[in-house]
Amino acid sequence: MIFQVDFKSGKPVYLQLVDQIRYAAAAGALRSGEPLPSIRPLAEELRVNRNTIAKAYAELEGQGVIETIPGKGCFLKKSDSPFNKPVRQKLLAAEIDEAVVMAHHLQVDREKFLALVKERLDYFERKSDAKKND
Amino acid sequence: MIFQVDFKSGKPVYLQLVDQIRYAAAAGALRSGEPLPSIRPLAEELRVNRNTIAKAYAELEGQGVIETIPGKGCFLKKSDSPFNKPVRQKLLAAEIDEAVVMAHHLQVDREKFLALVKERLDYFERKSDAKKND
DNA sequence: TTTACTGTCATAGAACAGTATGACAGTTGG
DNA sequence: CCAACTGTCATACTGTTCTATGACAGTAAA
Repeated sequence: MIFQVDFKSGKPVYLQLVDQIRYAAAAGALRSGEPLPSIRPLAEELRVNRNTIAKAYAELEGQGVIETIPGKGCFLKKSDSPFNKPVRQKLLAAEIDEAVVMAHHLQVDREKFLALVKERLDYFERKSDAKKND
Repeated sequence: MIFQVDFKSGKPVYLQLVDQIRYAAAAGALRSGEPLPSIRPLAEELRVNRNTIAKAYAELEGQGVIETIPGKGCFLKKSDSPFNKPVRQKLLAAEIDEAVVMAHHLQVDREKFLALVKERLDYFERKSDAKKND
């Protein structure tokens, strides 16, 4: 797993990492139980402060994506949804609304939008499957 | 059009307004060419500084949602996409990916996800249609 | 136990975001 | 022209966010 940070993007480094790890987990590049790079070496590699990595990991733990075992390290959680069904749906609906509103402003019609959604779903599924069979 | 701000939500007031106006435009509650409330009266009504409203409007202008005519006021733009087709698709794909990744972490499967997307699309279409026929 | 690794916490400083005030410029109608 | 309205800009204050440093605590193996 290779991470990249862009210092001039304006986006906080720790959030860039959070996103990358969430994406990697969703795309299957990181799998359940797999260990994440430990904080200090990764910080050195990315030329970033230890605590910046630590903050990213802490955020991911808060989101229920990873799990940290004191003295051992951080690992990808198996089942990573700490929320119940109605809360899940509400969170997800809000996220989807963002995309729907944007589609409207960009003048992308319903059919084009649905096609794009399916394309993105396929993209993640392909990536995930490819990883399984290696 | 009535706006509401929540001071204890943690979310910046000007961004709350940006979202509300974008949503209102997408849902048809605000229509092309329609004037937005002028800055000072709206600021007074919401008990907010003038510049907070001004910032929200400036942000919306940057996004191509509204248009401001010096000395006259701010108006909803007719066709509000200043981007070309490939850029549009890329922006939208990124937004959709956010939702797809979240769906994965919340363990919402493909079919459920697609159903939810359709439901949200319908929701906005209904709102928009209702407004047209009044 | 010692050493070398894991993550954690308290603290501090720099940069940024959010908001507020006052002075300014364009438009419209009396 | 003048008054009352529109949005704009420069500036400053405040609180928060982001990053960095150093000391600390748990785990594992020699």
